[in-house]
Amino acid sequence: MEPVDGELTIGEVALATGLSVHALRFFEREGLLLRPIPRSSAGRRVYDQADVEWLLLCNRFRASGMPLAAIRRFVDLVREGPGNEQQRLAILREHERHVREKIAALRDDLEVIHAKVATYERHVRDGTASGVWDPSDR
Amino acid sequence: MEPVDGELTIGEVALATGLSVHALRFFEREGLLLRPIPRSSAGRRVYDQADVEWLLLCNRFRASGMPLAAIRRFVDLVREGPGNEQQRLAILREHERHVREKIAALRDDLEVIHAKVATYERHVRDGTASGVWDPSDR
DNA sequence: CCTTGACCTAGAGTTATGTCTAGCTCCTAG
DNA sequence: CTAGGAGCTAGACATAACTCTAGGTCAAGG
Repeated sequence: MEPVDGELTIGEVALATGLSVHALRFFEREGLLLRPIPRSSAGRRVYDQADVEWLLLCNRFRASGMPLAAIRRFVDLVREGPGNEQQRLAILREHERHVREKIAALRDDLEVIHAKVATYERHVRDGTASGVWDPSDR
Repeated sequence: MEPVDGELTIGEVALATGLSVHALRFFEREGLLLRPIPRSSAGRRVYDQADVEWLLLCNRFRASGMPLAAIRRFVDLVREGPGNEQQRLAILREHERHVREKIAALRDDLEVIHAKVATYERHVRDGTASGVWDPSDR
């Protein structure tokens, strides 16, 4: 295949984004792309670099726990065209807040977990059994 | 019901842990509790405070992304009895590592997301459209 | 020309983690 | 003694987010 300027096949996009070709088709069906992906004469998807960039941002959203439904709401606003940037911003800010809260919660969880690890380390080092579970204890 | 020393009903444990009674029965079926929960003469589960504490720690594990299957592996080791504390420790350390990595990844994601938020804020303030998506742009 | 591999659609299947229902028992308060 | 609420089991159902299959088309290299 002659590589034409910025055009990409689904396989190339999969490579560039880490998503499977299955996932890319799924995302499209689910309305998660900012535009309808055009097709070649043979019916194949023809992506461009901006699609890849959007997908990379989607990966950030997904990795940070944004449900696909929220991404879809954002996409729908973008597709409606200019004028609703406040609403788009609200979705983004809300997600940013979620991520900050999630990080804080994880740091709390980590403390508890690390304490348990420390307890086991002490136990393994000393051969004691205080603070670890022994079913015969109960 | 006469509250006997440290005995708890499933409903009380649900309240204490935030888990639903359904989830508590599910966890038991899945082998996620450190011991077989004894039953009253009428066949009802009789929990104690140590069960609650384990479930609270499980909540930390789950909230920080540990799959139930990993919790079950840990539980199986505990139920095997003393002697495998090194393996238990390995599971805990591995999860601690995951949590640290997850926090780091989330901080990366947050940076990207915050940059997008900042872009939208600038756009909304200035009425420009640079860096935000406009499908008619493409 | 022929093979190989990438691509297509529609739809079924999977995994993880619960949640809910049906039909039953048991306990306690009025 | 009866009604309501909490519990019980077994198993069906739900949800998100993919993933895979079947059955085809198409295109480039040898």
